[in-house]
Amino acid sequence: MSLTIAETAVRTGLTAHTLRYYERDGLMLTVDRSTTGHRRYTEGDLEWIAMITRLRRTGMPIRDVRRYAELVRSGDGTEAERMRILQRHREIVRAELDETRQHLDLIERKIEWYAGRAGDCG
Amino acid sequence: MSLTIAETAVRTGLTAHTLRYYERDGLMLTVDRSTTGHRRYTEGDLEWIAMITRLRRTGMPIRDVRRYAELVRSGDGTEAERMRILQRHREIVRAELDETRQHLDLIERKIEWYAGRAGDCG
DNA sequence: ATCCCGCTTCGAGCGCGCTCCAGGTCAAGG
DNA sequence: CCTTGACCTGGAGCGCGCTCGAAGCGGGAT
Repeated sequence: MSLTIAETAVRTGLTAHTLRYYERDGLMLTVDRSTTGHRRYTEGDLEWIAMITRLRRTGMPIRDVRRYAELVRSGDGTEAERMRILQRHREIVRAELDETRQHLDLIERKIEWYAGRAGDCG
Repeated sequence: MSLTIAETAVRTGLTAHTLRYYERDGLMLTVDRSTTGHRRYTEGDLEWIAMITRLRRTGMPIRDVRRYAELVRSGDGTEAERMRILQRHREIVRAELDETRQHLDLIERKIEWYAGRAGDCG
């Protein structure tokens, strides 16, 4: 069972353009082709796309996702470095979350300040 | 007491280039000038820069920060819309935090998976 | 007096991550 | 046979947010 690029776009929330771009840029593992050269995405491809989408949505740059993909394509013996990439990324994301939470606190305080002024006599 | 653009860059963590760019793009309130045309930043300017930096670091686009700045410059009568902008932004940031946390959970699960494999006999 | 330094403006350039267009192939349906 | 439509490739274009370069000015130190 395999999917066309259009079906995969719907399933993943990416566009067909982006799927081709990711492949060109080395972010994908091997994508099968039909006899006529059309891309055929497997269930495994969908899982991989979900993974790199998680990395992207948490702010990992394309070049780092590419590096991770290269290691996965290289197969056995690269697990340690793959894990290090994810661990480093995890620390960055955690720090970002903390920072964002702090900024959000102050923004919320500003909203409360406006809410307080709205009740003023003026 | 006022600061030069270089001193303000150090205090805010932005570059002088970025401070000029923000002013050009309408993100600043009124910035004073010396008799020779050099920018002079006040304590109030620093607070404002801290505020817009919070908005930027939590992902608010430049154009929305500009809109917010325009309202602040317009003064009285714009508080309700300013608050609405911040409230809308707050919801976006909260949603983003949630999403990021979920992605992070799955990335951490992947790290654990690698950690488990590292202990394998292979 | 001359040098340097930090500031000024204007406008161009850049890195990122897509996004889209032109021109072509192939398969199915009328 | 001809059209339609989904796909293909290569390459150009774009929006965002800076970032930088060129050319010029004014003030303080040597």
